[in-house]
Amino acid sequence: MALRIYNTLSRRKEDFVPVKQGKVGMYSCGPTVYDYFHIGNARAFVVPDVIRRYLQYRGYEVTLVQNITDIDDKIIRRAAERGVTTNDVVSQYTQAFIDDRDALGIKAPDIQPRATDHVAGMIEMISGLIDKGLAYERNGDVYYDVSQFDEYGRLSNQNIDDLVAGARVDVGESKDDALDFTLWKAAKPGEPSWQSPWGPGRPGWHIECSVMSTKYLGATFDIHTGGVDLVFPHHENEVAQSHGANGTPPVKYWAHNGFINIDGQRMGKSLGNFRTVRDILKQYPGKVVRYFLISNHYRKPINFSDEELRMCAKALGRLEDAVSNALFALGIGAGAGPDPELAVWDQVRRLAASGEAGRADSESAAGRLDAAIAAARAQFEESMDDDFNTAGAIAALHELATAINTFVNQDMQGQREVAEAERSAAARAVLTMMELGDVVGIIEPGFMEAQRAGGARAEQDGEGGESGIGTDRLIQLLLDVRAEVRAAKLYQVSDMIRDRLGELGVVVEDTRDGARWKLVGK
RNA sequence: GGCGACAUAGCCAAGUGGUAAGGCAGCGGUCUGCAAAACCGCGAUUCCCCGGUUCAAAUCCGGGUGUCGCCUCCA
Repeated sequence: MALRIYNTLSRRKEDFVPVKQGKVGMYSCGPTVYDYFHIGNARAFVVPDVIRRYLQYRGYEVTLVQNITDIDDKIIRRAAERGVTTNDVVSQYTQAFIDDRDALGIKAPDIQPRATDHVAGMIEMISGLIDKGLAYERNGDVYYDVSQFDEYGRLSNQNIDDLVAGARVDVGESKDDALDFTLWKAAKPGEPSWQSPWGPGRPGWHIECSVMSTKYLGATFDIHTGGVDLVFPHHENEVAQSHGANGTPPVKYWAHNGFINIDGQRMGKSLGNFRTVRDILKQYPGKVVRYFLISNHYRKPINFSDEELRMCAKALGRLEDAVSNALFALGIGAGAGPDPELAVWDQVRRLAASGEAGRADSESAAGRLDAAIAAARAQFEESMDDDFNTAGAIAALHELATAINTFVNQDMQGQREVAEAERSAAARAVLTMMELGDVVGIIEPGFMEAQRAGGARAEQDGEGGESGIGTDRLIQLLLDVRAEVRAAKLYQVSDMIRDRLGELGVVVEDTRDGARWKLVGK
């Protein structure tokens, strides 16, 4: 089945056919770096990340460009409030953006251009628009002449007359028409400015995206993402500029994500009801926040609440537990397993490859698990093919988790001998969970890499930590002692060990094959 | 005023013509010394309301109600 994308331009789902076969050019509207970004902004950054990952999974070579807007009214205002330079503001929040982005598991774009590095290109494009008679200069400002572009309003599905009725003209502007928008602003005293044919000034809001997308992706590229609120005027104007300058429609598919509401109201900086990602990350790991963001379809509004995040944390934990349950049953972990020298995932991969999916007869446990794996993958792909339906894709992962847990419980745990075919199938199930979980970015290989036979571990203690002994080994020692006292039915002692470890964040779970542990908390 | 989105169990949520995925919470059961984890079972005769089309509609059409958004800086 073909991949389908909802296109704002046509207001319907369309089959995805890239401009160049096998390649995809994407442009994502990035941050204006004047503050920490909030959970609503985060959605606009996670959505293109998921689209990109899925397109790559589908075999496309993707180039993702995301701008950083580092010159704008809000930045200038923020710098003035604080008595610092705009550069100070920009560098502080650019770094904050990168940190928070990383915490959410959003991969860096291939190209992350900054507006101020492209002023020359903007001046060039504006000059070109003036030369073509599509733009005009007034007192050092330059405006785009909307009346010259007969498709204006198409993206936002507005007709010109209605737009005119709602348009506002700021004091001091001298536009010929209320709809005309600014390409270049004459500098006011004390503002950062660049020299231009129209005098010192700075670029308007929209022009940077036209210039940078054209430069890095060409006159026509495949997918442009952003929040729904950018449809008008930002993207409408972007289309007008780019089309005017390049003579061709700039974007094939426009994908706009819905808002995040809080208490049923739109979350917005101007309303003051926003929650920054930085703040939320103090309570929940980034992967939980990410799970929350993709638990609904990207075009639908989501309501933000702590209850919702708690539910997501539980649900995600279930997926992760299925993986660690299986690894425990397989006896695979760093420094453990049949070949302790191999890293965890190499062991899993080797084991998975040792059998052949589909070979086992469908009456066998291994055969049933392989069938469940195939079904989960099919459901995952079908959902993602349908306009990146991540909610359906996550449901597929949960079905896979159930299959893994059932298999581990019934067919592996407590069995004297587990056939190689079954071990191999379990390894394939784990690898599939990891692979698909990584496509939507909620199960991080780096995190799961830390899984080991005894449970999950913190990253730091690999070879013994400061004491030179190793937390893992100490925990294992305690668990060995506990196994002895349990065998002697000294349950007060064994429970104390479990409770005290629990206070340290080490959760101990007894199974038929012995105790396993994992770290909880962050 | 113009444009648009959404309305599915206690909560979150998928599902665009064929008889309601998945998660969280709850209840019952299995397993366990206990706990945890896990699995199984139970839960919407029904998808905001009213009409209509159809052998068949949560899904299509008409009307209504409610919530939210864009039209102005805003993901």
